[in-house]
Amino acid sequence: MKEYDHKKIEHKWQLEWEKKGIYHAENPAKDGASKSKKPKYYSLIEFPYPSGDGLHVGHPRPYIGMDIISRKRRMEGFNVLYPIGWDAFGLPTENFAIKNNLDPRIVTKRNSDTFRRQIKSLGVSFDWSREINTTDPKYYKWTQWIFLQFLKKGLAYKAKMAINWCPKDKIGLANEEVIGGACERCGTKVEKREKEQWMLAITKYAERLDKDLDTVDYLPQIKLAQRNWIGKSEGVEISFQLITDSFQNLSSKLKAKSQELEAIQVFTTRPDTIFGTTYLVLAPEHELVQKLKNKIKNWSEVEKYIKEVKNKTDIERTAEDKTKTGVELKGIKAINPANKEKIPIWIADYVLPYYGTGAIMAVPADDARDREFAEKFKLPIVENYEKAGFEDFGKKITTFKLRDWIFSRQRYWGEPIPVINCGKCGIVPVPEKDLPVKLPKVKNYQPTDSGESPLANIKSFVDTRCPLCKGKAKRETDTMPNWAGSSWYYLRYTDPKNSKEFASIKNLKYWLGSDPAGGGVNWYNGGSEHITLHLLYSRFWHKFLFDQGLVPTSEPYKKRTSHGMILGEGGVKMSKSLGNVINPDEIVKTYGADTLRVYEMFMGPFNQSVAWSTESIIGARRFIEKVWRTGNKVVLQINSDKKLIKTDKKYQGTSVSNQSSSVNFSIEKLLNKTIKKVEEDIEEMHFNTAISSMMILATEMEKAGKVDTGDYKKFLQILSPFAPHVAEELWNLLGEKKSINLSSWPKWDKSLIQDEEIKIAVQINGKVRAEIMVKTDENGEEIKKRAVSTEAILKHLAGKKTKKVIYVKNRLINIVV
RNA sequence: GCCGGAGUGGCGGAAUUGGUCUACGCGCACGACUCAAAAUCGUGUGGGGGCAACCCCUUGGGAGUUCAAGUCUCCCCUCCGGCACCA
Repeated sequence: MKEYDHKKIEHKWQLEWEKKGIYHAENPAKDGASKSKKPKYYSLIEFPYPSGDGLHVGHPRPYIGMDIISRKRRMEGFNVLYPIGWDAFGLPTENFAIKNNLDPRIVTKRNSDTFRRQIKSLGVSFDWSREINTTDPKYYKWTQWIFLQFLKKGLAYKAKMAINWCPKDKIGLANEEVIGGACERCGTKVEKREKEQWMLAITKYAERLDKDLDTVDYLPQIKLAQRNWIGKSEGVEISFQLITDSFQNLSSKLKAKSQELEAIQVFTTRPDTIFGTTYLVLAPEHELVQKLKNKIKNWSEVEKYIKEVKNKTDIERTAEDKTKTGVELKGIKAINPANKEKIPIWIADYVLPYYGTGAIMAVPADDARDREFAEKFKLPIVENYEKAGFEDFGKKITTFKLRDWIFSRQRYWGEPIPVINCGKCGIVPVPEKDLPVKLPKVKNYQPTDSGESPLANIKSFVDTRCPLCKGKAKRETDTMPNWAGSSWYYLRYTDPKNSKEFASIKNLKYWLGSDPAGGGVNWYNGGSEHITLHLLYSRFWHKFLFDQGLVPTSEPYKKRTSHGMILGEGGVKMSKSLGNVINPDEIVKTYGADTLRVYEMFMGPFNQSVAWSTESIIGARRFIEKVWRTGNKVVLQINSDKKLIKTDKKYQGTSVSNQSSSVNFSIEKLLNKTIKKVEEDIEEMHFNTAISSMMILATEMEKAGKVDTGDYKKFLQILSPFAPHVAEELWNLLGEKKSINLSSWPKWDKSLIQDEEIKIAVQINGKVRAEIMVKTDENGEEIKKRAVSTEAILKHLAGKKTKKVIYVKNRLINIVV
């Protein structure tokens, strides 16, 4: 028997598959696939960020999972699109480039080359002919183009926003680069700084992003996460009239309009509690605070507080266990519209500026935070008050927690925002014919000390002509966030080489479907850490493109699932700093890709995080070797059967198979059950239990001595999505000429999966006391009678009165005494 | 803090969704094969008690519903993910 040598098998088949292009999705335009009978199937994974550390064993988990589904779909007769690319813009590459004074293009190329080699060594059935890279100007041309469509429709705009600023390094920092309020590089305390930023008006789509979740097949917790993130709430906006303190004691007739100040709009989901409102709280950033500067008597105190708050994060501000802080705005009061009482106005950081109207009515009797605040600052608390009607004092509105998307980065390694600032004409989009606005090569990738992108230092880039008036103008130097390229990449895969459009509508209609309400990528799997931001951003872009008639469906993804992370040994996160990162190269070398694939799918439930264990890999390897041994036996059998036929024609196909027919019958039954189980488990992503059932089958087949060739082949077929190399090799050794990938998924026989006899438990008061065999179609009353007269049961029943007997079909009998 | 997920043997996990807890795998122990080892195969393996038949206990902790709870309800503890400029 040949030794199982993964090194010989795996590389050979990977080359063969690539040569034959069997994983290439048929292109509807060129290959006429839209006319062919094959239905399409689009399965998608989140394309990786090619980091400098290379692949670690966590990366392939989703690729293998979706690979299993894609391979099964091909065997089921679908034209499958299973693509991959690189989401390559971003901070780590840029920081690496700064540190080592390297061009990020070179870093990106190097990293993605490594990733590609590593992923290919795992035998994942990606269609590499459609590989994309977000940093490729041919790709980001269209990212920029889409941005211009947002701009055209008024959904991209500029606004002053706070950024993290390190006063020592004089650069803007990402949230991630701020560790405990200090700069990650130098440890200096980080400040907030106001800067003009490009924004995308995702809030305009909030309603639809929420509502259309009803139309898609996402896991329930994913839908919930999206809903919570959007944070739809229905409430009432109530107007509180402001007055200055000095008029407090004047008679009502003197309250002329001139004495009244502006009104504060307050959003509340509990307008019925308005009679319990004893003060108002504004976010310190509320615009009215600055407007009322002259009327506020304790301005210096107020100003000091605003400054303090500026550098706190939202989490710090809203944590409920945190001591409440705040300052009263002295000199002004508000009038409670319900009872006309004058109530004080405070600013406090537990009110956030962008949620609701940035102002709340405080009801200390009913709200824990308000109560804590009132108790601390000795504000009145009205315990029993009259409840108002829902809309008695304001108008009903719907608000969302969702905020508009800050789209600018003052960084080099991102897509340049394609606009030109002209002194005369204002903001002018770069004409489409001039796209892409390419990133120029620079000497220094360090952000400028003015808080602008490194691009601002490049005169040849910045200085340009206005496309409208042809006068001198300056290019925008901000770049886009990493999320931009990943918001539409799945569209590009349908038509990756198109130079005229981001993708042709024909290809989009083929791969996403032409039904606006029910189409999209068939199945998208990704990390649970992406179920709010990335998923929401790409839904937003997709809906916008749908409104422009540029994509055929209103949702990008029909179905979305999540996988869990692979943690290091002992359940801690794998990280470079902990030194517990496992490189798949080592595993592939020692055990083979098939073993790694089986192990990763077997180690735990796909949707949960699970700890790596190098010690346990051997189990997957042993399973594959067992399959290999049985396979080789089947090959030998075929050869000896052939000889037998040759030497003596009288014995054609008789004695050998008759001897073991009863064994083969039970194997056949088990096989059929296993096909059903594997088929169903794959659809639920229960890869671990699918493998466990195949392990049982493999063990039984080996024990059986002789296995029917047809049965064994079916087993190879259901194994092939998990361990494609060894399955293909054995398939080939068994004389099959066509790839196992192109064979049809085996059918299981209903009549072969039912047992006539089954063991059920007999319980007394819920405790198992005996087991009896019953026929599956046996009458319930008969079984009960038999159970009660079983010896072991009689012993327990002695001297007790039976109250009732419960029979659960094919499960158990419970005798209540 | 808020939102989501999870907690079952020495370890990873399984359990037809309320119906025989611990399938499958790792590890460990013993046995077969071998001069020996490895590999492989076989047997055993939640805890406690008993010579044994067998009996108690056990799914993070506590209460409850039910003939029956890992699964449902309430309270509490621990770990993981997200919290808007990491990807």
